[in-house]
Amino acid sequence: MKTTTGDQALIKRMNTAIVLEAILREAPLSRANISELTGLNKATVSSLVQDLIDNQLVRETGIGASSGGRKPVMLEFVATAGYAVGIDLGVNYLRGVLTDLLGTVVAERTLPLIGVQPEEVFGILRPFIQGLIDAAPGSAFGIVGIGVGVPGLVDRQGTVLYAPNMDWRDVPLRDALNRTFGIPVMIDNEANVGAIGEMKYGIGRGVSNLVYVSVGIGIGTGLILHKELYKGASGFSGEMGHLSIEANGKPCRCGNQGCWELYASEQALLERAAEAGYTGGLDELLAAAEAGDEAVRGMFAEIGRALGVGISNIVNVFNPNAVLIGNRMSRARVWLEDAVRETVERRALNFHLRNVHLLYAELGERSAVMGAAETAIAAFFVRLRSA
Amino acid sequence: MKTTTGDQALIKRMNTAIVLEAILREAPLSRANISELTGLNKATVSSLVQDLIDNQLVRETGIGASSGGRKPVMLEFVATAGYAVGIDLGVNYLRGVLTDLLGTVVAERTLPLIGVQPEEVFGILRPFIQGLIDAAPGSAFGIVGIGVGVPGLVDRQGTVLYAPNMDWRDVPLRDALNRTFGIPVMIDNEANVGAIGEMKYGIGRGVSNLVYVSVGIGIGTGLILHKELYKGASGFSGEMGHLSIEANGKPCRCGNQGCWELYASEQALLERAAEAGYTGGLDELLAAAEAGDEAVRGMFAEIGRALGVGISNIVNVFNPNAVLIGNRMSRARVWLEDAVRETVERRALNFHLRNVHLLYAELGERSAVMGAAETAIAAFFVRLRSA
DNA sequence: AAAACTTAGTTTATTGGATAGACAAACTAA
DNA sequence: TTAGTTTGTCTATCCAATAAACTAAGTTTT
Repeated sequence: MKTTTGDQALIKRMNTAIVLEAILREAPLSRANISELTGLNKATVSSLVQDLIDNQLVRETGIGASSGGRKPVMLEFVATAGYAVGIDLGVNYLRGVLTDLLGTVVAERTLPLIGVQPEEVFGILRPFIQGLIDAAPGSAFGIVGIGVGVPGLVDRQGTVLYAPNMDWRDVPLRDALNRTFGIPVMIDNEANVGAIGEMKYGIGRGVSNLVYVSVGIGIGTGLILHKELYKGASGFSGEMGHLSIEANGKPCRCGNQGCWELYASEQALLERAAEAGYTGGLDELLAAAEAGDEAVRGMFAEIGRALGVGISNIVNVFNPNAVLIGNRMSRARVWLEDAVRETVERRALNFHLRNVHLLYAELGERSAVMGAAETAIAAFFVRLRSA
Repeated sequence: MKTTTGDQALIKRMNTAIVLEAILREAPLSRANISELTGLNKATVSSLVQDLIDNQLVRETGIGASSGGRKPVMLEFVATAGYAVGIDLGVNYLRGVLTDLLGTVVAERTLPLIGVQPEEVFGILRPFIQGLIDAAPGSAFGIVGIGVGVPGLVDRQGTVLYAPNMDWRDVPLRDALNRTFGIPVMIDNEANVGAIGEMKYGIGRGVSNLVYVSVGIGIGTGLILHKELYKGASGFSGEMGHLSIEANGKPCRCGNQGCWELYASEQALLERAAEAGYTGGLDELLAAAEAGDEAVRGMFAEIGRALGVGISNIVNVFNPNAVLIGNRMSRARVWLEDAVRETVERRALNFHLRNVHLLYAELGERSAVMGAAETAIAAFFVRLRSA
């Protein structure tokens, strides 16, 4: 039996977590506020807050306004008690942030990435991370962790099993970084960390069930169910880019036919554009659409309809509160939006449409890097709780 | 803040639940066994067991075999401390069971259903349930609840929002039954309770992530994620019968095009058979296939391939441990199996295939009714825990 | 058969959080 | 000044879990 049995230490951990969460969400607030908010006894709150102060996680910020009696002592979370590194490892770029424990960005760097062999990438990634670490001010807990988002399948041990666009197989990224830096490292799929980023810091704040659709060269998806990232049996779910929307459609290199990403990704857009003689990238197409090029606008609408077909399936399957379109294609929002919405409204079940919102990433191309940092912060809090 | 704060009562509830679960799973066993199994102190176990005995949920069954010392007093759960009613409300049938708290069937009844208007159904359903209740022996807790599976969308209040094949809209089934019988009533979708039935009592025992595909007149699905039924934002998810597998396929009455159930349901099979001159039902087709009719076998294979297309999508999206084909079509297992497996193996992602099993309902047409009873039992245990 | 060992389960004293209620401190209002 | 309010701490008490001692009831060894 693996169940944790209950004892007094468990109670204290639970209540400490409750108090800390109250401070995180409502700061600045007083001990009396916490007691009222949580239902915990005033004495209990005082004792737990003192522990948190002793652990340098909380501090008194001064005297608050009286509401007819003794003035309260206000408390807040010490956001700078530690720092986290978030990395978005793209096929041809490297993006990194250093954040405090509330996710405030302290430093940010980007780099184009040329070689994609694991060794070459390691050679660039190590000093890149070290630079971010060096940018952190002194703090009680130091660098609490490194979170990395990668464009591929990642297992629970942090090994990149397969990253098709970089031609990586079985690269033990977590182990490698952990050995170098000696701090906890969390590796996850780019779409998963993107979903986390938007849920925590972006347009998806507070949403219980959301599907993040990362539309880039391919299509990846991150599933937040019951406010938690859903991972399947093997640790990687949500490969909805390879959800077939045409049973007898184009063959995909994955072995299936008619995969969604063949019709609705940036790649699909670029191929379609090339046929019409547009040889530039997404930027050129965006500029053309902006300049009034109806042919290009039509291409975006076409992609939007294809996106809508897949999103309708997602809505019917998950009945989520929100579907969030992110990554590079979110920049084309204005040219996609109508086509996506019309398609989904026509195709998805009415009952499911009632509660669903079609959203676009608020953090733009930073969804993933912010989510990566958040995974490191979240892991730190979990360690705190069990210590 | 809605969080439950920790106090000693919580601990006791948690540990009592742990002890009870140990007894449920490993009975017969001694207090010493429980202590070793759970890590709880012997004294704690003794005290909690005594409470359970006082509450008539556990009893001592006698002396066990010695392993070199004092003989242990064996304990077991009192399965007959209460009874639950499970109802499978079909479009043209009514199936009901009375089970004890371990899910052992004590009484079972079925009835063809002619009228489908809510009032007519109520008129038949009430005495049907009463008959099952009357079949229950006297017990400490009596009838602990009634669980009902219905072929339609059900909201959290137990109202049947929409049951297309019965033409029901906004029928407050839970309220109606609750008022009549004065005991807790749980209403859920037929596929959801089917999933629960197979997870608890069928082939899906102990599986963490499974997708139950109920293939009947239409296709419904029940999602078990992390050992729990997943419901979306509005309480109804998993309408995967309306997952589109042909973006430009046949129009569906749901408004979408190319819905899976248009190609892979019993309905699809019967329509296909009618074209070829077979006007009987599923039974006739099964008999024909059994007798060696190659044309009919071909039709089953065709349905099997269509099932495989949708299941491949499910596998890619959820990366489940198992996909379970249930309801009426599970009877055609032998004629479907190869086509389904080959299609899934060709179309689903390799990484996802590693851990997935393609299973067929073990309880056959009783998956739903057993799952319905289980929802009532589970709700009883939840009430126990919070009391 | 006696002695030595084992195992089961209870009793007892202790520990450690949470709590209610008393309290002191520090304020407002009149 | 006086009365009332709010904040936060202190104190005594409660209660579940626990370790350790203990009783009970067996088996194994000599």
